[in-house]
Amino acid sequence: MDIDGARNFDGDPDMVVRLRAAGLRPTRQRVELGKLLFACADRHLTAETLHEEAEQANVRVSLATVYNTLHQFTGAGLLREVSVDGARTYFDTNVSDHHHYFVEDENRLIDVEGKIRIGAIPAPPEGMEVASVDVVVRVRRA
Amino acid sequence: MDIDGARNFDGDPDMVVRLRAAGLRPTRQRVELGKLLFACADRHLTAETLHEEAEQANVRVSLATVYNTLHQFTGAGLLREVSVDGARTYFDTNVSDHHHYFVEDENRLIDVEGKIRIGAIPAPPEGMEVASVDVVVRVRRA
DNA sequence: ATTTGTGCAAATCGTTTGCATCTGA
DNA sequence: TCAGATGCAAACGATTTGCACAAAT
Repeated sequence: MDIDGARNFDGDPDMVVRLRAAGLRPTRQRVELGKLLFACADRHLTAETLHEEAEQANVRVSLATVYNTLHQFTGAGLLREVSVDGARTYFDTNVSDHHHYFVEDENRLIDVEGKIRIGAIPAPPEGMEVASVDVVVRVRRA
Repeated sequence: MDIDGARNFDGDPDMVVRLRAAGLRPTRQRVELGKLLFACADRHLTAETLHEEAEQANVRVSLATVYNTLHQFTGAGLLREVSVDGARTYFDTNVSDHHHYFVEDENRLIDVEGKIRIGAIPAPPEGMEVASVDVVVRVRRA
């Protein structure tokens, strides 16, 4: 059954397995988008970007589904959401704990390789606990 | 002339001076918005918020003008723009170098009092220079 | 008199939603 | 079968823009 399941449609068996493991039904569009997303590592893309990429790869998906998928993947821990820009939302295929350069004027994100050491965080307001610490290094053309 | 200038309309002379110093023409709406903005220190507000505040203070300004003013103030170094949320844009009346707590589920910003020590930043990509480093500590109700 | 700012309404942009239809288990 | 997913188009919220009018120098 497992094997048949993975063969029900022409999807990449690896991606099918990966989605199942994440608790997501391996639908055609999720598998296709997953393949595009994780083809190379450490990508930063917006819904718009991924949608265009899908078109060029002849994968028919509506923009709404791209949004849904991106959020589902994020919920499943396959992606990380990054907001630096106010306007658009970026999704990072690198889920590990790391920080970003944001290239102003280009609206482009780049992973910071290596750790940034962060000193003690002053105690958060009463009754609050730290969920995460995001560091964005804004860079510009020198 | 300077004094007359500051008396041309019923605006707060201090704010008039402050705007002039920043290279901005002290129009009625800029003076009024400036007074609201800087009435108390270290505020974080959105265009919408400030617009409502203006209404309640019986200051007639259009939302478009609020946006314009916020951006002009930011350009003049009177405000700082903070994006953490993806949706809205916050303006911080505290222009000094500091970081923020972002209260998830409440969409509220709080200044981090005191410094956060940040270790060396790995060299940015070729031909790029660091413009600023933003740290956002996401907190949630414990 | 000239330049600059303002208000309004319409336009834009990214994102979400409602709902009928389709698909995977 | 049938919960869950998809597509489309309309709805949305935040922000911007175009342009006629008003105000500051």
